[in-house]
Amino acid sequence: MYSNELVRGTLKTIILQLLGEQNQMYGYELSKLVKERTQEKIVLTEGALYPILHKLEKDKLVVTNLEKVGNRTRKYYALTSNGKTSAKEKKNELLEFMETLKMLMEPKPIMLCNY
Amino acid sequence: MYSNELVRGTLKTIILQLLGEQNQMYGYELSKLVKERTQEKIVLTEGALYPILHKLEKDKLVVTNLEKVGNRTRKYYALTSNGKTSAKEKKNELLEFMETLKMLMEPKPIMLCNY
DNA sequence: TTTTTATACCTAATTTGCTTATACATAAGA
DNA sequence: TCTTATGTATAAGCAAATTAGGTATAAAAA
Repeated sequence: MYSNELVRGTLKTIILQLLGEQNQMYGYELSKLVKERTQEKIVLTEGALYPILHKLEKDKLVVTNLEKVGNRTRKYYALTSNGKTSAKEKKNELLEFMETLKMLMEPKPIMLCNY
Repeated sequence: MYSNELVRGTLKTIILQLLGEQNQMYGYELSKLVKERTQEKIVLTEGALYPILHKLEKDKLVVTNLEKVGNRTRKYYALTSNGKTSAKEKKNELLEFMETLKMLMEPKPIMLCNY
């Protein structure tokens, strides 16, 4: 389990990215998927998850539809057109940020053995 | 410039790592180095920098010594033994976290073309 | 059959790590 | 002379998370 400070700030990007992979997903499914793929090294708690999803909906980056499974209701989330754009932008920003961090922490000389 | 949420949580690790590279550094020097190495894509503002440095000192991960340059005083920070250990741990955590993020966002199948 | 675990959603109070803004002071350059 | 660079410091405020609680159904274990 990574420290909270580290994970904080990446959750919205993660959610947008995962929603971009599938047609639609529901909250519980998202949290399970993150847990599984990261071997519980990243955990999307409900307290973080649902407020983010609601914010995304409010910002029109996702749309929802309710589906009944037996007697329980699932709330599926799907990216809008804006959401897809935002997902790509956020992902790129994160990947670039990681590159920048590596550059900062492990600076390599530009020229190697140039003599 | 990356969004604040993204940078948040990585600053302490960055500072510890940079202090590990040199014998000692002072605050202003740290902020300049980060700006320069990242082409201003990551900026260590004073409001973030100094509280972190003070916390590190309080936690005995760094020790300070004042040096006079002309009429101005520089406060140099150097890692303690614990600080060196912590720096390595934090760096590893960050690197692992980045790997986990990539795995999460771009999951590759384990076996490729195995037929 | 009762209890626990898994599924499924939600929110309020609090914490935290930053930003923003401000302060003080010296040195150098325009 | 005014601005920019150097150098340290802190206080108020914010936003994204944590922590901790709530509601409810379904399945599995005791």
